[in-house]
Parts: sequence; C-alpha cells; structure tokens
Amino acid sequence: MTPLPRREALHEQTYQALRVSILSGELAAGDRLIETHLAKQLNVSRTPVREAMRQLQRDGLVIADPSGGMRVIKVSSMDAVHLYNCRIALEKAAVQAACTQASDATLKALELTITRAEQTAQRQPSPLNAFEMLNLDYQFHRKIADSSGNPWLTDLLDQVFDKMMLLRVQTTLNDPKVLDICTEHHKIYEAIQSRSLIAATDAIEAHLEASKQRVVAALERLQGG
Amino acid sequence: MTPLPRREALHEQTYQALRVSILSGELAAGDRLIETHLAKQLNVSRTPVREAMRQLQRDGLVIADPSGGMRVIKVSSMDAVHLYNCRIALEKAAVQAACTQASDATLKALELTITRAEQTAQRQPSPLNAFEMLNLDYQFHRKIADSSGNPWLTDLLDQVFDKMMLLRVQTTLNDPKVLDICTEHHKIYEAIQSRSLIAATDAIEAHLEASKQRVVAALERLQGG
DNA sequence: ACAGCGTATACTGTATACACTAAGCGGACG
DNA sequence: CGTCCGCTTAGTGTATACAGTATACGCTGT
Repeated sequence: MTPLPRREALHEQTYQALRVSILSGELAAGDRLIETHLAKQLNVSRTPVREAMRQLQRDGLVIADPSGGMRVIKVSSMDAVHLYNCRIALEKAAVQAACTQASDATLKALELTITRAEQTAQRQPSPLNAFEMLNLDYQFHRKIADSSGNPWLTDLLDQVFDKMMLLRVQTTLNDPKVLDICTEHHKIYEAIQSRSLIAATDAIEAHLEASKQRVVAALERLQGG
Repeated sequence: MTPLPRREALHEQTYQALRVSILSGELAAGDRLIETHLAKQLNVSRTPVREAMRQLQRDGLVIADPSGGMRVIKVSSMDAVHLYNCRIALEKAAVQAACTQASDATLKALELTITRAEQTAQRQPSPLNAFEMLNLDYQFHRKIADSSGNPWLTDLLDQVFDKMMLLRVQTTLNDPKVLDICTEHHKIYEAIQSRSLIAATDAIEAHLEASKQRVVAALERLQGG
C-alpha cells in the first residue's frame, strides 16, 4: 500500500500559490503583500501566510520594506545582467557535467523538447504559443541541470530561473527570435551528445550571452518607451 | 539624527540564533529541532520559531522529515564534491569580475587578510587559531565575491558557504596545510591585482580543486575510522 | 489658510488556545 | 509469554486574540 499523500500543509499551499502569483505577474513587481488581505483571499489564517512570506523572502522574491511591509521585488536591467552572469557560470558547470553524465534517456528527452519547440515555432504567433516556447526553453535548460546529477547545482539554478521569470513577465511578449533559440539549443544538444566538453561549454555560453543581449535590449527599450 | 535601530524582530533573532547554532555544530547534523523546546529555550513563543524554521528550511540547512519534524541536514562526502563544483563555477565568475572591477581599497583588503593569515599560521596550532584561519579563508573568498559587484552572485555563494561550514564542522580540526592555502591565496591575489583573467581563473580553480581534495580525503578518512 | 498635534485605523509582531496526528506504553486477551 | 489494542503523551498545524506601531486624516490654534 502506498501511504496516502496527506493533503499538503496550508502554509505550503499558500507558498506555492503566492509564488505562482508572483512569477506569473498577477502580483506585480513592487506590489505590497498584506497578510490580512492575502489570508482573507486564500481563506486561511495569517499564520500560514506569514510562514509562506518568510520563505518567499528567503527566495528573494519578496523583500521587507523599511516600515515592515512586504513587497514583490523589482528587477532592473542591471539585475538582469548580473542574473545572467550567475546563470552562465552555473550552466557552464551543468553542461560540462551533462557531457559526462547524460544518459541516453536524457538525450532523448532533450531532443524531444527541441522538436516540440520547433513545432511550436512553426505555428501562428500567439500569447499561448509564446508561453509554450518559454516553457519549453525552461525545460530544456532544466533537464541539462538535472542530468548533471548535482542537486545543489539544480537548486541554485532554480533560484536564478525564478528571478529570470520575473524579468520575462516585465518584458512580456518579448517575442524573441524563436528560431535562433532552437538553433542554439540544437548546437548545445549535439555537443552534449558527442560528449564534447569544450563545444558544449562554448555553445551554452554563446546561447546565454545572446539571450542576455536580447533581454537587456528589450528591457532598455521598455524603459525608454 | 540617525534613526534608532529598532530592536530586531524576534523571528529574525531566532533565525540568526538557530543558524549559528547549526553552523557552529551546537545543533549537529541529523538533530531534530523541536519547536516547543526551542521556544522554551529561547524564551519566545512558537510563532517566531516557526518562521525561523521556514527560513532555515529554504536555506537548506534544515529539512522536514516524513512525519513533520524538522532535522538539521547531513552532508556526505558526495555532497561535498557537488558543493565544491558549484562553488568552483561561481567563484570563477567572481574572480573574473573582480579582475575588472576590484578597487585599490579592495585589493588592499585582500592583501591584509592574507597577511593576517600568514601571521596566524606562524602561531602555535590551537583550536582558536584553527578557527581564525577558517574565518580568514572565508573572508578572503567573500571579499572577492563582493568585489564582483554582483549581489546575486554573492548571495548564491553565501548559500554554498553555509553548507561548506557544515562540512567543516564535521571534519573539525581538519588541520589543513595552512601554508599551502596562504600560497594559493597569494597567487589568486596577484592575478587579480594584475587584472589577468586567465591567471586568476586558473589560480582559483586550482585552489578550490586542491581544497576539495583535502576535504574529501578528510571526510573519507572519518568515515573509514 | 496652514502648521502642528491628536486620534482613528490598518497593519504587523507575538503569544496562546485548540485541533489533529503519530508514536510510545501498558494492559488484557489469546 | 507474546501480541494486539487503546490510551496517553508529545509535538505539529492552524486560528485567533492582543499588543505595538506607523500612517493618514481631521481638528485646533494661529
């Protein structure tokens, strides 16, 4: 008998709910989070809300303003650069590990996300498809991290991804060159498949640098406009 | 008038107290953390304790065991390898940034920690001096991270450092080759000072790889004995 | 009309009470 | 003598009450 999956604790559900609200942009950057209101909205008491907030705070998705209130963080284009630099450092390590560790199953899975992305790219541009692309992109990178077999690495990268998601929310419908991304992903995939550390490192660095440029450009355009 | 530093919130004090207890080994790996007891010991109610625990949990210093209790994490020698790999990835990025960003003041400060470490190394070996060396080592690496001017990078590294500290606690009195460390630090320092990206990257990688070997060896010796 | 104070209000911070669950213990029955 | 059941206990999860604090608003005096 598999032990019943006792319904998750309220504070955990609350944490998840707030997290997706923030990452999806429903709670926008700079918004104040008021325990009392959130508790009422989610129909729980303040206690689990507070616990969730502390976690979000540690995640860096939320910060305490001087007078004790909590607000969703804002990420500037300068932050974007810094975040990308962290991501580059970590993902280089990830692909290198992936080159030696990746199983055939992993490679298959990586290939699949690329194929699916290519298919999506063919389709009519739409918000839904844009979101799907974003998601496939994320999965591709996430799978590489996973295949490193280094849980701490995955964990650190996830934190960076969360903040990147916030960036994406700000530059919504940033409409990147989706085909470029597919090509770049393909290069990375092939390098991993052929177990070539150097090629893989170069490919991921090129991909992320290009991505950084795209995002920073989009952000500055936004700030200017 | 400087605004009064309103005494910190209890949940924050609690968090700090628990954190240092864990990092210092007073609360050992695998120990159960019982809210009621901690609350009594610290003379606060369970509420701030719970908030502190959630933060520690997100920090990865504490995990929920299947039956709802919280325990201090354990780090194995395999974890040590993974953690070092993360650290290497991040610190490479840090020194590279430091090479272009480090101010004269920073360089002076770096030099100072090395000098002080050398002095400490001369002194009679003792637990106190060993601790001092550990601390100086930490400060050296921390200052490099700081000088990158990338707050996210510093933040990620801090998380890794926390877990490394846990490792150190397990291998107490690991008595590393203190002079080796000083030499290695000096190489790193000089590379940064001469703004040589490649030399700096190589130096930090060599240093951390050597450190990884030392720690892993110490851990395996412990497990064997 | 406006500066400055006092008060009402809207939160956060902390303690505590209550409900629920799991794990240990003892006793009764096989 | 062993085993299984039920109780007791210890601890977590959640709600709520109460205290402290900052902010906004109106009031009063000039």
